[in-house]
Amino acid sequence: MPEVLEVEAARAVLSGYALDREITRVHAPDGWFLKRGTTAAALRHALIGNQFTQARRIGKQIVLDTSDPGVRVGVHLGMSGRVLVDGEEAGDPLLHASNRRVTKWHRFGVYFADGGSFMLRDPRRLGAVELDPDESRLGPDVLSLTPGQLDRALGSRSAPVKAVLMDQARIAGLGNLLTDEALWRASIDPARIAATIDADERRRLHRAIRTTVRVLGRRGGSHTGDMPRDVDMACPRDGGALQRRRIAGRTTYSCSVHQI
DNA sequence: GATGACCTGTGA
DNA sequence: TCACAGGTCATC
Repeated sequence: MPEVLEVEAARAVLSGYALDREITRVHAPDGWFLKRGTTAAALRHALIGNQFTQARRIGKQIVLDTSDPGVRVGVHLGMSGRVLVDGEEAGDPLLHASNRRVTKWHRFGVYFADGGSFMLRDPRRLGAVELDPDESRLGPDVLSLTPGQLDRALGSRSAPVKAVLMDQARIAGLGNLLTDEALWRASIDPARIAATIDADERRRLHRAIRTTVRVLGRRGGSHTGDMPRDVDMACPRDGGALQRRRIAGRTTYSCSVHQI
């Protein structure tokens, strides 16, 4: 499950139920799913006999610390990943991904000495697991984004504001749906060049991002926004036509009237 | 920075 | 059969 809200829900489940339990077995049947040189053997060596001690998150990247100070595990959910602990899954079902319980979609996981388990289920295999992930390549987390951080992220870049907001090295956590919703709430056209967003609009955008993650987080996920992702619907704010474009490589919805 | 690639499932 | 999907990466 992709955007920061779903990843945070997964992190919370790991934090609540997967810590301080001795790991006895590692399930890593898919070598392709392991990234940056990580192997199943290395994971077994690093994890068996240890415990997860903390479940952290930077943007969409989950980092599991372990009882071995030198061992961290990076977990990414990709487009369709979900976390299951003791067979239970967190958060709302994914809209555009299968939520069937299919064991062969378990791309990674561990079994605990008490008989329970943590599994990462990912039908599309676009998620990833790696040892000792590089956390420095991610920008400030969107859930605690300050006005100054947003201002520095936008800078004087000549890219569309949507592309900048989704660049994980600049701000970590915003994905396609949250970005569209925040820009809709801020009345800013996603195609606007970042450098042209003035100070007033930056303040508005910062507020909109904060409101978007708070409200949609409370509602239960990235797809609970107020802007319909449907060109046959009218903008709920002003009745204007919603348009669908491709910006920053992603399907983008916006209101043709009030997003300028 | 836009594009295609990665991979697999779903629904029209 | 096709288009589409909440992400990321390499490559012009």
